[in-house]
Amino acid sequence: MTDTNHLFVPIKNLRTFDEVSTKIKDLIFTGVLKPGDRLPSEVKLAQQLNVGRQSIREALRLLEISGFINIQRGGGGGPVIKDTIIKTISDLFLDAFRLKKISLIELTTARLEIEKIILKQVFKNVEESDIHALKDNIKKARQRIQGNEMAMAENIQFHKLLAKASKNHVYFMVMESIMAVVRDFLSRLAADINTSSNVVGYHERIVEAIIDQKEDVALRVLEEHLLETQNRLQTLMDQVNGG
Amino acid sequence: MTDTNHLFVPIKNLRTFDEVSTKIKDLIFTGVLKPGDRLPSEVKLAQQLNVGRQSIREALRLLEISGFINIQRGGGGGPVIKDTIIKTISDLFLDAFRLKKISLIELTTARLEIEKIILKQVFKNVEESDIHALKDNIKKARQRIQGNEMAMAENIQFHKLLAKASKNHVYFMVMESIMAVVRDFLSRLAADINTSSNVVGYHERIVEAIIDQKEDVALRVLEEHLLETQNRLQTLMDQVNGG
DNA sequence: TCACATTTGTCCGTATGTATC
DNA sequence: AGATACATACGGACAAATGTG
Repeated sequence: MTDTNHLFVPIKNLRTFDEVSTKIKDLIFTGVLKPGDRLPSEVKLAQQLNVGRQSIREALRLLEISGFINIQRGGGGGPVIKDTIIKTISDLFLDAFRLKKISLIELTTARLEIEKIILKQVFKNVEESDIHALKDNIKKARQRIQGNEMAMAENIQFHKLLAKASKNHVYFMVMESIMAVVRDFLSRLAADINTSSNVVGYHERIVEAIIDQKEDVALRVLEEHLLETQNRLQTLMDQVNGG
Repeated sequence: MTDTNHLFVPIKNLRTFDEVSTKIKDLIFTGVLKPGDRLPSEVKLAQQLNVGRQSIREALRLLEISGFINIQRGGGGGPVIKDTIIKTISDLFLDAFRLKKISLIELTTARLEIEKIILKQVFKNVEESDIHALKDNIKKARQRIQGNEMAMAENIQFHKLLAKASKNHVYFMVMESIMAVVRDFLSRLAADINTSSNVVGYHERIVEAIIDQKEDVALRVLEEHLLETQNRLQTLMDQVNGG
């Protein structure tokens, strides 16, 4: 007798909300639904797909967490297609760091090597608008410091702008993820503004080297800057763990 | 009159399931809950936290999607802490690629540069067990090909093993994400086994170079290998888009 | 300013599917 | 095979938030 068991695998093992979320995801992947488009309300979706409202809610929750939609409460609200998937990835990366799947030394050494690659790419692909954005970033950072405020946000943004200027989204995503961890570190430990001033100086020298097309100078300054940052973060971490 | 509006931001804007999931996440971050630990059932959680089952369900859904827990149905089942966050990140990375936030050329050029860094790190940190794992991988791939099967899984695994041998989890996560896209490509397009045989040859030469401590040779072979892979993927993609 | 409609958020009761013992 | 324990799913109801007229 021939074994025909394998022909009769279960047809439906998927949960209802999985089917619903997959259906909506496919509509997004195929371009039928685009960022800004509105989905029907939960009640209408439930009626149209002939499932309970609870299944719709869990499907929407999945899409919300995965960065495919935003949900607004109240009249005129509802689920809206909005692509925040890169932010979702960087959030998860931060979670991975918190779970100690990644150590600080791993993060900073990888960052140094990856950012050197990015900088090399920047020298190949940089445009006038990128230079302008970098200069503007430095200007804003200086203004904050002169007003005795912290320039943490601007200083983190500088490295994202560099990654953007490389014109490669992969580098941008990786840097976005790494800087999410750095931001978390600095904001929890309330770094003082004195060091920030120093940081802006490094940034300025890097931009000048890009303008002057001096790749070796830019790489050297970047390495110096990141090694100092690494030391500073390590000190902060030791203080936390030691106290 | 002084503006004191900013002093009175809403205290509670969080949704109940957000509070619940954050609470459980914190227990995981602080190490109170570890992989393998079981959470109470939905009903018990609802009773203990004094909220409805729906809120518990959506909180558990959030944790499941984010890679913090697995949920087993049936008696003796329930939510179990299980760290699958790296897989979650690589899944999202694949989604980002599908959303065309990343082009194939961006992916493959970034992969080449990052994998060169990884290979350099491997030369610094490689251990006997890594060599053994790489050799074993090649052996299994050859066996599959001799049996006229595809060695796709093994060939993808090879690059993950390389990243692992770099002893840096950041590189491992990035490579895991990139290879998720490559795997998706190849499995959808059913690459033939002839090319796979060629791939194993490249892998073998890389491992030999690692053993012989010839970094420049390893880097050259890797570059050749990845450029060929890039061309092959590009051809496959053009066929899909053109047909 | 205020009432109203819309939509998400939450809870409860109940029934069903599923896995374990 | 039957009992048990659990997630899954449905429907109804009300609360809370939010934009509109």
